[in-house]
Amino acid sequence: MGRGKIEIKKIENQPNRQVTYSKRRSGIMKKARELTVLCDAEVSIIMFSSTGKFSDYCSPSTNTKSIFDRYQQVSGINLWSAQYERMQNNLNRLKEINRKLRREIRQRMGEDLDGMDIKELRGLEQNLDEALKVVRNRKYHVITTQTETYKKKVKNSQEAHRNLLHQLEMKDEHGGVYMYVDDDGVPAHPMYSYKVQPNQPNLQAIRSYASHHDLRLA
Amino acid sequence: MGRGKIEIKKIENQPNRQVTYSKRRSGIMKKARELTVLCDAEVSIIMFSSTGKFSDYCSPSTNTKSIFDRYQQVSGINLWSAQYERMQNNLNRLKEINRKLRREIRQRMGEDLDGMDIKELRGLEQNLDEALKVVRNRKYHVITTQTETYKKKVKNSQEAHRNLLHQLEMKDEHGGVYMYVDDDGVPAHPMYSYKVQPNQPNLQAIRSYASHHDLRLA
DNA sequence: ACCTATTGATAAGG
DNA sequence: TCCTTATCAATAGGT
Repeated sequence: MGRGKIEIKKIENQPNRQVTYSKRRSGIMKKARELTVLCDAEVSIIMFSSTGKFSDYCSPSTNTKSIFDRYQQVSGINLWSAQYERMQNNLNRLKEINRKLRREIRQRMGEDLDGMDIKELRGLEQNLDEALKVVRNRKYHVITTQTETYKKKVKNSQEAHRNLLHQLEMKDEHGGVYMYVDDDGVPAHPMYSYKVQPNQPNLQAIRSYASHHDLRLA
Repeated sequence: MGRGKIEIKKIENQPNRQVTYSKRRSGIMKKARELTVLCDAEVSIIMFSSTGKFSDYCSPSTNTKSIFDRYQQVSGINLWSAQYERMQNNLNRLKEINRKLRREIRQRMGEDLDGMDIKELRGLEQNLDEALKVVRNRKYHVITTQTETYKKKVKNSQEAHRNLLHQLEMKDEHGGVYMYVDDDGVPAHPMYSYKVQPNQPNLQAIRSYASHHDLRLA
């Protein structure tokens, strides 16, 4: 159709090809629109010109993804399913490992022992026994260390107190020496500054430990 | 075009619609083919009729997947990336849980205790202590049960042996009583049949327990 | 982008 | 689904 028919082969004249692409593209899009309406069909068209220009059409009743999904199902061809399947496998693998880890934790807590034979029970017993020793040692070590630290702090505190008293005596003797003092009444000079760690138990850590354990129930 | 123009609205007459779909579909496909050749373009068309019939066209120089991949890049629109992202998140979530589970197991084995404070250590110690008691009890229970079972089997064996001897005596006394005997020489009569459990340790189970523990290193 | 002669597509009917 | 054909639509080439 046009002023003379043309052979169906690549148009070598580039601007001409561009024009023809433009015209025919809109022609196809129009046809697609009409087909969609007339026949209640779902159509998806994607095209790239030789210069890389991109155009697409999709029936208003759906979207490109839906049509593509349907295409995959119907054609049976996997398109991106290679990647998808790999991820799915990975996921299942992780879930299985997770399950085993939870089971091991449960066994280490004395639950879920029904499936274990003597050999396994003996192994677990020894393992727990050794772990218990290590944990006990660690606990004593931490307690000792913390106690030492606390003792030192008390000592520092007492020393600071003595120094303070000494300063006051000096002041009384020489009749008035002014000193910078913080809001809390502690002298601001670095020599007398120290920090006392909160003595209250670390509630955040306890909560963290509890939720830690609850993982086996998740 | 045709014997009278038609309004662009859904054709209600179903067979008519089907015919029109068929004709126009082949029209579009032809146009797509021509466009591909004339303008050196890449075209992908996917369509479904109102009855669900599926057709597609793709430029011979490529394939549908390539065109859709390009479509994704150019349009920037996700397409299947929503699903992909969901899976990725799931994967990361599982990995994180896995990491925590492994850490808990390590702590229950007496490793990785540096980050734990006194309260946590005390909790872990008590938990291990209780678990150890349960496992010990379980072990003794299993040992006892197994020993009992073994005793019974030995008893059964002796009884069967006695019965066998008795039969032989009877045979000697009456001068020849024929009896069905299995390949292994045990009488086939159910009354004398019994099974002895393998006494060897369950190597498979031990290996399983070991690999079980190795999960924390995976 | 518009024009229009000409070819192409297709509605209706068999 | 295919054929026919009258009719309308698309478009090639020129402006």
